[in-house]
Amino acid sequence: MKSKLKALLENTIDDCFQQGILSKTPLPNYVIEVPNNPAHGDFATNLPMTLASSQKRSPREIAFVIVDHLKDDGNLIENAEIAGPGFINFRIKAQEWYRALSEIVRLKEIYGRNDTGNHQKMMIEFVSANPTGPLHLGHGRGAALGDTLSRIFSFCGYDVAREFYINDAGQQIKLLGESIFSRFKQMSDPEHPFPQKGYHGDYILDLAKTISEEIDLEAMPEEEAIHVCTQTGKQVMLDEIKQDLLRFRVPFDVWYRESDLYSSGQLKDALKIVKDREQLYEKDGALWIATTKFGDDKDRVLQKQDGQFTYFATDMAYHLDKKSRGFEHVINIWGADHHGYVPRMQAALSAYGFPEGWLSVVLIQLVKLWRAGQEIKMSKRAGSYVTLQELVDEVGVDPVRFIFLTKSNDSALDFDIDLVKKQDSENPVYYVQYAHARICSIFRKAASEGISLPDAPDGLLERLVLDEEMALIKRMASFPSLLIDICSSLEPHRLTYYLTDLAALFHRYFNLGTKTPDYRVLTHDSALSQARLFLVGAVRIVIGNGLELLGISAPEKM
RNA sequence: GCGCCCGUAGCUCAGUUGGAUAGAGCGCCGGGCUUCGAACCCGUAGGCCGCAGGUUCGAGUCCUGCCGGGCGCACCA
Repeated sequence: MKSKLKALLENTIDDCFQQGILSKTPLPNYVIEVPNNPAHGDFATNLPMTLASSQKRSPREIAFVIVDHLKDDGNLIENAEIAGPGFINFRIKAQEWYRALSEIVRLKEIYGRNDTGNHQKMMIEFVSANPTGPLHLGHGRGAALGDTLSRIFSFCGYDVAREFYINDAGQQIKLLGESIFSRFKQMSDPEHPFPQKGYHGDYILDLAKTISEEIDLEAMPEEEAIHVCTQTGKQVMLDEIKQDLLRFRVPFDVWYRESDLYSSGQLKDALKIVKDREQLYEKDGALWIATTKFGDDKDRVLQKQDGQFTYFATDMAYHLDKKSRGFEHVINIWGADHHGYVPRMQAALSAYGFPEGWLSVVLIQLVKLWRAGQEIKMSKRAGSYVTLQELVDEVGVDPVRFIFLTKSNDSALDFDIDLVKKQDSENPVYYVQYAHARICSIFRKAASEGISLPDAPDGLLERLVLDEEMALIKRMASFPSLLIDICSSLEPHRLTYYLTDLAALFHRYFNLGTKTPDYRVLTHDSALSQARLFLVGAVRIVIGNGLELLGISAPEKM
């Protein structure tokens, strides 16, 4: 609906340009929005105000011109009013709303899908946790966000690849092997030293036991034994991470190994390219890249004095590889503790001549876990943390995902596990799911009474005249444009609020019928019942589609 | 010291990219089920949108400076 109105408006402006009624200028940034106050119509635009300065005329004057020349061939608009300092408020014809409603039912599970992305190839890289321990809550937040963004982008016509970058080449992974090996040694010698910054979690001991049961670590040289611990530990952890993510309904298309960048020679190629662009230099026996030329606050080391490459070097090579695989836009979802890393990476990509905006980084703020009024500090090394899997077992996938997706990624999230458990039936996710289940129940009732959906709703939908019914239709009609907005703002939490709103409108509507039988969906008037069934059927579709995009189930019964 | 994020109702958080009268959930108080699901609905109370300036037709939203909280400032990953 909004896009129809937008096209109509821009046609009108074009026409005014052609006829010389308005002087021809580039179209400014303006908005078409659903006003907070219903008295201001179905849609409002500030277009006249944004045109005022370039036209050198008053906003209201421009508004009059636009309204006088509206090219409403499709008969979309009931009326257009000029209001306030220069808004135009539009009221849409009821017939258009009914048409929008039948579209929803016609399209069903693809309602809201669109081709905004035009098959643009994009990648979302997320989670990318070191395989040195189980996933914790922070990873879960990133997983939920990345997964839902992927779903929404796909739905909006982008060709999305989901990728997990495995940091399996550095110090951390070596430390994992040493930690496991040390735990193994401690089984016979409790005095055996434990690595200074080793991983203390119980899972390390479990790994030591499992590995030593299958392989005789004692029989091999220490170095080799540690290598075995490293390789096996890494693989086991990675398998566990994959399992946890699948249980959290988060699939990936590609698991990309940092170590492959070394073995494939891509790291060296990447360095050569940046060298050819004359952005490399040597200093103090190390190899540097001049990121300061591109906005970083200091230059960065790629190869250390000891000849080892830095993590930054492989990460650069990795992004070069993303580009060479043909991705036109890449989104990385990172923990906010990496924010200082963003300018560095952007600068490095500029040094390669990547176009600005090729990489978007979404930073997620910290998740803090509270239990019994105490903050539980999470540290893999200290071993005192609650895993994602434990939380999901305790609370359930649906509520956990919903809570993660309800907060803007810019705000730190306090996850009070007692509160979430205590309120489990009050979690907003159940409110939305309940609306879905309730509608399913109405359909069961209708079926038992022999009332079914009409094949063609023509002539029936005019029976929908209540404010509550029109409010539902209007809200549902904004679903597609909401999804498009989410793609540009990268803020999927807006979808959870939208669904809560829509569910509220439905529950209110439903409750009309508890007082007045004439307002029930199923009444003695069979045509009216069919029309209302059609309406709530559409609500079920939109809620179902929305929940699907959030990776949350839409139950028929609860 | 420098950089990023946050500060909105008692609590947890939204706020349609600068719009018209700032919202929701929880909590408090009071109402609503003999036929479509009460995991619901309706109503009351509760706000110097951290503070002070600025930008303009218009600021919770943008800019500057403070205050408070979180997170970063590696030849770690």
